[in-house]
Amino acid sequence: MSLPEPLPIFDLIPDLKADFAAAGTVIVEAPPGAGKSTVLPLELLHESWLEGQKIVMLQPRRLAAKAVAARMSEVLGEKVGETVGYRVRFDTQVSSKTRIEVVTEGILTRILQNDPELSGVGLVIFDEFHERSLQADLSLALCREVQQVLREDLRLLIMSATLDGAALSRLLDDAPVRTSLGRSYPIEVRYLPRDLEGPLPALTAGVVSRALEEEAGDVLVFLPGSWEIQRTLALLSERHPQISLHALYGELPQAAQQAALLPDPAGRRKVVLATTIAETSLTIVGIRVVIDSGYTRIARFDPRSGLSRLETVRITLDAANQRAGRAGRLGPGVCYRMWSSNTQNQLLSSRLPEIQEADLAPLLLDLAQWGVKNPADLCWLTPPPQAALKQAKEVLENLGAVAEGNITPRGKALLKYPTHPRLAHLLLEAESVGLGALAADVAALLEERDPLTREAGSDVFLRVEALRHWRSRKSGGEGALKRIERLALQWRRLLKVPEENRMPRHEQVGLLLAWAYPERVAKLREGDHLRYRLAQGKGVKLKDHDPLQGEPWLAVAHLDSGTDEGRIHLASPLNIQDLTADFRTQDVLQWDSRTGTLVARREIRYLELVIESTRLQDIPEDQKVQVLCQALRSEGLHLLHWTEDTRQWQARVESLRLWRPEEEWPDVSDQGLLDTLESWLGGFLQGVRKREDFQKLDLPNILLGLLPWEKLQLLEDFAPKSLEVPSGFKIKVQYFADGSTPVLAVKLQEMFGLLDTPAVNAGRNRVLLHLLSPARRPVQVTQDLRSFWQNTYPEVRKELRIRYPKHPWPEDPWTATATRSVKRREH
DNA sequence: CTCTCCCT
Repeated sequence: MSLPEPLPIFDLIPDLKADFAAAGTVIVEAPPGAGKSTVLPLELLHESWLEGQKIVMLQPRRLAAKAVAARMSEVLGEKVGETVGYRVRFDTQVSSKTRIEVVTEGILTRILQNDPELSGVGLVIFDEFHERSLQADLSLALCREVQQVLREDLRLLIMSATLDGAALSRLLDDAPVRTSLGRSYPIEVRYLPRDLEGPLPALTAGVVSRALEEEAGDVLVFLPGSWEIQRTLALLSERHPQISLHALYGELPQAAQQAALLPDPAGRRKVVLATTIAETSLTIVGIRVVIDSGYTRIARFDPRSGLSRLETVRITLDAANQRAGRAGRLGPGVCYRMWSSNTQNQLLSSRLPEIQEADLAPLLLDLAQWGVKNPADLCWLTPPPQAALKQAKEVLENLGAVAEGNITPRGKALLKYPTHPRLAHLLLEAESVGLGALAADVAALLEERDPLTREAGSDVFLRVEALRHWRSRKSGGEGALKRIERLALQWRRLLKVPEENRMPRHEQVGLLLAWAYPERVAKLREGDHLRYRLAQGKGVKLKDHDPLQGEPWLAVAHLDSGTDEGRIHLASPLNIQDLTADFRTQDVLQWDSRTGTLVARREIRYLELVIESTRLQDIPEDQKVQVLCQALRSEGLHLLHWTEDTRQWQARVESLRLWRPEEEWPDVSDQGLLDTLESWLGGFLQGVRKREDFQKLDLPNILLGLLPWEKLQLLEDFAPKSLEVPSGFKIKVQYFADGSTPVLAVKLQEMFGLLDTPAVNAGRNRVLLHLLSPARRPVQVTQDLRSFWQNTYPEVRKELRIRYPKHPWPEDPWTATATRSVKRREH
């Protein structure tokens, strides 16, 4: 089907050619369908600056790479592999005549690593750059460096569908931007009057029914994942038995996916419920109506745990437009958006670049090989985040792939295996002990989509079994196992080992997994059969009824981190003794707060997991003080033997510290004491083994050590324990640690004859008098004794002399003799 | 309600 009018992309070709005559980097913005991927490489092929050099064009997907190469070859009237060829994993079609190579993103990184000068390449084209894949960002950063340092003549063309070319240009030294208009049919977008609430499947089924009534043609529905798709499908099949209903997502068998892509053979109307797979990767024939739920699932990498988690989130504007565009391939279309125009205004413009939320271990190894010690030295569009780089560095150091930022020989060896460094490590380790064939199968299984359903449980051994059965039967087919075998074959070739179909020992699989994911070795929790603890510390759980339940040790490969507790997806039983070489022995001195004792243990650990623990008789003295002080801090100072007297001593010193700041009294508040335990208490802890031993310490004497000798006398002078009153008795003063006014509680009659309120702190702080009745009931609280005698005493006297007639209640308290006793008998 | 998608 040829189109009557010329593709609009042709209009910008003269400008583009002029740009490239002068500049090294150009940006082209053109929406999908503009034809840029096919047209531009062919147009630029004969520019003089290319001088017979090659064009390398990047495509994010294998299928697209092959299709683009095929279309260009068709235009030239050639076969693929002549002027235009492609390189993708497992498949290369190029010849000595080839001038345009369409490659997938990982391939370019490999080309650059092998030949940083990119000899023979004059132009690198980045197609679909708006997708901002990790590999594309890395390749661009590397190409920019090549351009600056080694190859000033290297030209870069960045093609993007979204309209943020201006921002891109600023980051690329004001590279020229050329914009082309799209050429697609108009699409009528319909928003909901308001946002709906409730489960997505029911809402979606409602909108599908409405669309089937209002519009003609086949319908494509975007939902976040397989669960929503299956539920919606169930609802729709009841309501619309006459409609041809299809699910479309990556885990579905190939045949089911194929059926969803083609028109219904019986000519019925078709409704396809799809994930993001239908956004860019697969094109469905005959769609006129798109229904967009507005949600998608994304994997978020958590650098703290090194794990990722799936989250259901609102889609971004560019994805919404991409989805809507799927209705306009054949003619004018309709798109129902399951959100309001108000929400539309709040959508983010595009997803975060992958580099901001991905596992960066592979990237960091590539950079180390490139010779970059500090990733910040490269010129990034979006720099890789620090936290993820730190986690990646740890992973690579544990694998022995980098040391102090430099790639090691081991790291270089890992790069020979085009896969995640963890899996490359698995392959190499296994090969060295003669398990190469098994490693090839396991690494392939871990990299590809799971060939078994969830009902099978999570044991990787079952997958190895399935793969080996399938292979020994020499079955054909297009299924998941075939894809896995293609990968396993690549590993066997690299390792130079023959295929093997005997069943391995169960724990051999576990051991291989532990090599790839050492920090995910997991130990069964006591008294549980589903819950485990990972060697890195986190809790994880098997699915109910998983055949692996109750296994004492697991090597976990795939899991999601969840919010509190992770879920295990792929694992295998492990014989923990196989990891003996990685065990560490450590003596642990600990305060057991349950029994209140100091315990010394010798522990054998694998990372955070305790393999074996034995009690030690001898307690190492050097760490003991620290552990005991820590115990006091967590349990509190009350473990020590406090008496009323020691508490008062503390209050007296504290009062002076607050009243006399110029004298620098030590901080003996509870907090102050806790902060300095080691220095004042440390020397007295030799004999302490259990909680009761703290009580036996001579606290008053130990505390005295806190005061320098010259303060000892000052304490007695300024904050005396007691004060003498007119009766001749010494009465205890009550001090307070917060420095508030000390209290003197004394019988009223003992104070006869005294005019002024007694004071402490060299007369500066008057005490608060609690004047008591003969029965020690408080009669008056005052800091002004003179005023009491004058104003209050006459009233008080009237009442008290009736109640306590045997006691003296003189009219004139000033001249009366102070006493504790009853009236003297009158002669 | 246990898992979107892609790549060496």
